[in-house]
Amino acid sequence: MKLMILDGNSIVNRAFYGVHALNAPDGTPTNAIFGFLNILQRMLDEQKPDAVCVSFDRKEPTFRHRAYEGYKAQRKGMPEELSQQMPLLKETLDAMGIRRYELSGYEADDILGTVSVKCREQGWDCVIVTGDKDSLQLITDTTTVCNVKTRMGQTETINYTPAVFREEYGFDPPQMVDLKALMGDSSDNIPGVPGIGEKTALELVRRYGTVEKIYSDLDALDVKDGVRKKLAAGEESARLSYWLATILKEVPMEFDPAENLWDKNYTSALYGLFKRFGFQKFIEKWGLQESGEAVSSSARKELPYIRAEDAALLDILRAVEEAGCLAVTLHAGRDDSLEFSDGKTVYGLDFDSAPEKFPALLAAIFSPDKPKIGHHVKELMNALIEKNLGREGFVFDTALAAYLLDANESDYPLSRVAARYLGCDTAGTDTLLELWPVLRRKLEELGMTKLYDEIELPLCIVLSDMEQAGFYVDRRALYEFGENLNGDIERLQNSIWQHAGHEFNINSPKQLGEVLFEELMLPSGKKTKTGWSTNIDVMEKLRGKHPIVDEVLEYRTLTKLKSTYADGLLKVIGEDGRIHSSFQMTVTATGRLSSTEPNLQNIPVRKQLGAEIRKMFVAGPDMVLVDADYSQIELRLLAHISGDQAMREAFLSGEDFHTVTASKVFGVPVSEVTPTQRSRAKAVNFGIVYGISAFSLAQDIGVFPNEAKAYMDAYLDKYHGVRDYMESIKARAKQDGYVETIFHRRRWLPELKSASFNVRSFGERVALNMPVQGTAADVMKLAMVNVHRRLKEEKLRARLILQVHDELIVECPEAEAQQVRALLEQEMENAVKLSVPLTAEAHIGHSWAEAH
DNA sequence: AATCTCACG
DNA sequence: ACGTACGTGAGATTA
Repeated sequence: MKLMILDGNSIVNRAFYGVHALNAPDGTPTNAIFGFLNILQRMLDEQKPDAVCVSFDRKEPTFRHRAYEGYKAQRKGMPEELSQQMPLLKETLDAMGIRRYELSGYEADDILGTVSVKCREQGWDCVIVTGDKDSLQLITDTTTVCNVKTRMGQTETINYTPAVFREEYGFDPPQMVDLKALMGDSSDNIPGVPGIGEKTALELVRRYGTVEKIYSDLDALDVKDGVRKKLAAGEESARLSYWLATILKEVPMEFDPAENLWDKNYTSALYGLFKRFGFQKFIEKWGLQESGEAVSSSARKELPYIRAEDAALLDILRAVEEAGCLAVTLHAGRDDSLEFSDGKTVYGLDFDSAPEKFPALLAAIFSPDKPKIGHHVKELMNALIEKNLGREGFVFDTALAAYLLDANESDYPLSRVAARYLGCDTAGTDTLLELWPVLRRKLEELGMTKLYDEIELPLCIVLSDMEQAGFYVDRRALYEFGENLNGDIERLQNSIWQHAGHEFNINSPKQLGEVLFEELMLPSGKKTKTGWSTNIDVMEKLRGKHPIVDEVLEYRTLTKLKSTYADGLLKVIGEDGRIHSSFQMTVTATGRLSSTEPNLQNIPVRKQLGAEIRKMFVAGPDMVLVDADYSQIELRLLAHISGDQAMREAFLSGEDFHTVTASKVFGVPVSEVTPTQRSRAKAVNFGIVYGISAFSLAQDIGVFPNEAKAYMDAYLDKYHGVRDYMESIKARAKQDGYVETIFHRRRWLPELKSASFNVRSFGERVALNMPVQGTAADVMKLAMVNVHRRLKEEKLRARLILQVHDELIVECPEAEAQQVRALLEQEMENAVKLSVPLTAEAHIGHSWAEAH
């Protein structure tokens, strides 16, 4: 039997902020009630509980308030529109025959905790439905937490079982209390340990388990001295926080799950209420008592789990040798467990000590000849490198496969992939072995096996190598650059304040807007959403109207350089003096890579001062950089994909493409194209790839829309194959529901079915753009795999260190530079054969600025 | 956590 | 008549 309890306040808050304004005929706001009922309905469908109830907070101070005055001191009152709806919601629940539990002196979380325990005592399972993460500590074998999120009107749920929790956090649910005790929680006014943030706290809990263990012998911890000091200073606060963060499970309340049976015993009052609210849809729908299909917790049998430490090593070795393919996972954290499975048994061992304890076993598992599958293989490879283990032999990555099958997901946690493709709600190492054939088959169906086997999967090791290599940075020069900005920033700040007549935070768009448009009465920048828009387009138009405008723009430039690039990059230089970015393979909808922590794909270059930063990205001692980039790869691909004859000839002619385009659009000989004409033609060229409108093109190049329209018409007349492509790809996308690259990378386009004009139009622009941008990404990835292979084959010390979409950077000994330059150009230009030449140019230099 | 702004291809 | 360019990530402010 299963009881579902909703965290009333949390869900109603989600509903209130997640649902657009909605009113009853008499004007009473009803959006929170509406949203709450939708979530309730959905959870009933998904969870199919036998019993249902709801917990609510009371406004009175709880015992924690009295014991510790900081606790929830800052908690804000509800907005008026929400508090009006609360009594009505409670009335609705009563009318539905759903019990409410409110208890003076305790938090709603304490009720949840107590109910979950009482359920367990009665042999019931319990599902807690909540919109926040506070109750995750309550998860047990019999208690799951269903986390509800609302995003753009869509409700998403994550069902946390102990396994799912562990996969995400890397420790067990009760340790959530330890985590909060260390990192604190500002929304609950839990102080935590000053100076310890989320990352450090996660690491500490993963490594040492509990606050108690951490403080039992602080000196023995393998942490930086700074962290040790903060921990020592914050011990009292940690212990207080531990207490504050612990949810009570034994509050004095009568509770019997059997009294909450869900029997849809609606009273007639419900009909009256819904009539009053104007909830006609609910009246109809609930009359039908329809229940949707949901992911069921299938009764799959769990494989036996064996700790390697507890078993006969020879038996495990034999199992590894006999296994056709192993699934391997490594959970986040340092001394976490490595798990592997042959499909019959799941084995776990302590990864940190494994190289000493089980060298032969690890050698067998990570032998190049032993086929393995993983989830996010590149990350796994990085962990393997640290332990000097082999990275060869990975034949499948379930996360990567799920990404190729649907690149629109925000992330690919194993639990969600398993739910989607297996219909199960478990997520362990053994799940990988079940997913593998299913995902493989789907890749085959979509024609993606080549893309997967020859580009994406081989790229894992290439990117792993790149991340390990990093980019050397002249830390001292970067520091000085940052320091030198301080003077100008202060000077500008003072001058801006002088013009305004008072001090204010220039970085605050809100305050700046007030100063510009209300105090200085500058012509109002039309754009508003939550106030005045002060972005660069608006500010550019104000240039010359007041001296403050130029100063604000310069101030923005300088503070951006200072905070994001000077200070930001200094923070992430490693002990080796190099910056190790992460390259994400499963993020973009088009197939591009992305770069994080830090993002090395948006280092300044367009403006003079910003480009200085690139002088500080340098080659290591006795090395040089070789930087190669594709010339107009996207336009060349547009020419190839559309098959436009004139465009192909333009590229084959070897003339400057933008100039040729200008000559066509403006009807002048190539030799007479003016710089303005060329730059406008260039804007049209780029705009076309993005599916631009005449309006936006006009905005961009500063002409009237009708003039911009004339350019576009002339362009599409001269390159009529492009016009045909634009029409046919849109039609095809509508028919198929997706678009794809020439390597069959696919992007689904649900937007095309939207009822909203804007969303549909967006879908059409994406349909135009994705095959071009995506194919460029495919080509570059293939080139990277080939370059990586050749550098190895030719036994060069050169190594790839960065990719910026159409640019590749290699670091190599000076003696290799010429060979590498030729190799890069050759592999990039010949990665794929097109109906237009693909050209790449490589340069050698000591800094990125010099080589680019 | 969401919003705004701005850095890149 | 709509609303106005594709793809990203990070820092600061605000709520």
